[in-house]
Amino acid sequence: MNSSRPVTIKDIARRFRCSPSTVSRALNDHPAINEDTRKNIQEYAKEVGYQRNEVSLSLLNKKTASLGVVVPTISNYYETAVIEGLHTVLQPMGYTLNICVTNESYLLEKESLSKLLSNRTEGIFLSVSQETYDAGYYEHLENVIQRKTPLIFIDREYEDFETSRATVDDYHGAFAAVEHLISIGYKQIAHLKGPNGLTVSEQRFKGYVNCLKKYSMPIREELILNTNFNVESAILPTKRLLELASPPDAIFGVNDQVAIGAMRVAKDKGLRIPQDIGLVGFDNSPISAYTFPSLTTVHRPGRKIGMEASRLFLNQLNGSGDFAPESIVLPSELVIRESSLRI
Amino acid sequence: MNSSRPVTIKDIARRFRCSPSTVSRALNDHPAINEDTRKNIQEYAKEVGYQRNEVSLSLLNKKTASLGVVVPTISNYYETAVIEGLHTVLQPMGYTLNICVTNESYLLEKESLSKLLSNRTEGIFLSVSQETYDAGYYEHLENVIQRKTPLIFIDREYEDFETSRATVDDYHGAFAAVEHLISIGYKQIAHLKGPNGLTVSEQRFKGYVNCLKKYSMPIREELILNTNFNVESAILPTKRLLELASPPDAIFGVNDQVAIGAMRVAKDKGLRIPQDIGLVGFDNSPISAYTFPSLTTVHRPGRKIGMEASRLFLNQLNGSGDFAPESIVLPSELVIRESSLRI
DNA sequence: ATATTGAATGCAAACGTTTGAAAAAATTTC
DNA sequence: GAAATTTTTTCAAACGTTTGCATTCAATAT
Repeated sequence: MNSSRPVTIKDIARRFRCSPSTVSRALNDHPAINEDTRKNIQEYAKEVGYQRNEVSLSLLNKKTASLGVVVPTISNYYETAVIEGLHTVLQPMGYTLNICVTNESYLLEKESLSKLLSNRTEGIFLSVSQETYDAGYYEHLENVIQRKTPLIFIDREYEDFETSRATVDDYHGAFAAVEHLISIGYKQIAHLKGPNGLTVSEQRFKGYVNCLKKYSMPIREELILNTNFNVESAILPTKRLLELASPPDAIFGVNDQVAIGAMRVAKDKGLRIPQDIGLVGFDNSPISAYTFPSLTTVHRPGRKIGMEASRLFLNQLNGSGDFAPESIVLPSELVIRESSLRI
Repeated sequence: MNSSRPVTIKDIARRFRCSPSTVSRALNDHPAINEDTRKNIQEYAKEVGYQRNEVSLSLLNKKTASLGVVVPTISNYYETAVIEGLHTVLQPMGYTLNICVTNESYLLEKESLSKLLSNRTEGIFLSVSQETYDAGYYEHLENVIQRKTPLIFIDREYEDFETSRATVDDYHGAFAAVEHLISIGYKQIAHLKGPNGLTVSEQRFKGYVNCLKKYSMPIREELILNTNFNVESAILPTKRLLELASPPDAIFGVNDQVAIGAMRVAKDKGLRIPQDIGLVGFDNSPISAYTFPSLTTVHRPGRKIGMEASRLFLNQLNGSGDFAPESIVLPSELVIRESSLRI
């Protein structure tokens, strides 16, 4: 029945009446092996479809060549871009990526990390879940660090952890976005904020607030509403904004999805963009260039983040004992399009 | 230096001057272990952060609890939805997903599969790359099948392989989309086709053609242009369509991205949607509901596909020897929105 | 006092591979 | 033809865990 049991080195050894060591060496082109033996064994191995059992090698060498990627979600453009970046650098090096999705849950994050450690993953890229962040949990991370498994934070980070991290400069991106709106002449700028507590949300929020302050513009509480990063979550808040007695003349969305939701609501109300209301998003997702009007946004280099994070990991891995964590902050860049270009 | 070597059962055994077997049994709550010994060992294990080495267990039990997911890309909404579906079912069962991205390359696909087999992955979900499909390669798959590693095709499939598969009924979805356009009264329906050779492209194309035939409408070659699934790739073809002497009055895009690209071009030309030109996409991606006008599209149940594929895998795994491959075809569903509702 | 039972623990093999050291076989040298 | 050398092969241990069977030791029954 189980005729499909993978062929092992022992099987081949039996076939050639030699020892497993010989087979192993033959397959690995060890010089001390007779040319004929080598050729015969290699031919036979190919014929029967022998494939090295990497599990046993992992055990022997304590190297698994697998890395963990723990993220809250994979359904946004940005996250997948990051994963692609990781992939681009690490797949060619022979690493396998184990993707774990936490759905913003602390428990899942904890379990994922524990599983990865048990599987002797050689490094972990982590974007902490919202729940973890809100509650300020960190014990599950201590575990990883104690093991000296390289841990790289992506985007969402803990300030006080001795680990490397790769983040985008959300603050200045947001600042630039709002400054741009002001320079165009918009006076009442609303912000559709991300979920409270997340670095990403808070940094962009801070950029928004500080920019308004810099230009001595009032910060109106009622112009700041929460969203959940996705399109739908922008609909109601935007409606509320536009129904205000003194509605905003521009909206800065925490990301493109939210800005696109706002765009839709504004258009439904018959407002012209950018004449009646200006719009700016964040992410520079592919779609943002093709909405009508096209969306002014802040480019967020997801692929690059993934590639930089890979670099940080490799540095830590090859670092000689006295490892010093690095922080990479990639600049974000304002991309001006039609949705804010009131003339 | 390597004070971080993970604690093993042997370490604990040494500490308690007992045998590894005792420790193993104590940790696994084996009944034949003295209550005190058990408690002491468990406490100590927790204290020093012992974590079972799953690699050694994998070797011993020939079970790795890891699955391969091989896909051409992860930067589309649909693909990530599928992965989420797989995750939803399989993560709770203790499986780890190894995601491999092939970038539509045969070589990468082949290497990925080989790697997964070497790692003794217990099952593989595969959406074959375009290159593989075009060239009709299949030897790399024979290998998987010979190993009796469950192989589940997702969407892109080989007709003549004895494996389970989960696909969406692209043909009828496309048919319904075009039929809808016809019923509204559109006469010259163009199609922005996907890359040649891919099942997905061809099925939708066939739906388009056959529907036109059914209603005795002419099939105009010049109204069928290729795209690459992404927004940008729709821009030029759409321009060409709209510059024709007798331009189309509706466009059926192979997916939402392409339809949104077309929408943009049409609007730039000052055309009103749906009055001057009707638009239909495919996928029902989240954004499609919030474009302006909102996009009529065909819902493609990615999450469900992932979940069904998981089920197929589990069936095959638990199947008693005489395994019969299953084909699941999920219906796609027309979602009528503004972009086609000319009155 | 001896046999019997029961509880608790240890032994050894197994999973598949690699590798330093030892052994065996083949070849060369004198 | 024996010694020396070189080439080729085997041995045994290791990686960390589990598990059937054997062993030990103490308590109980005869």
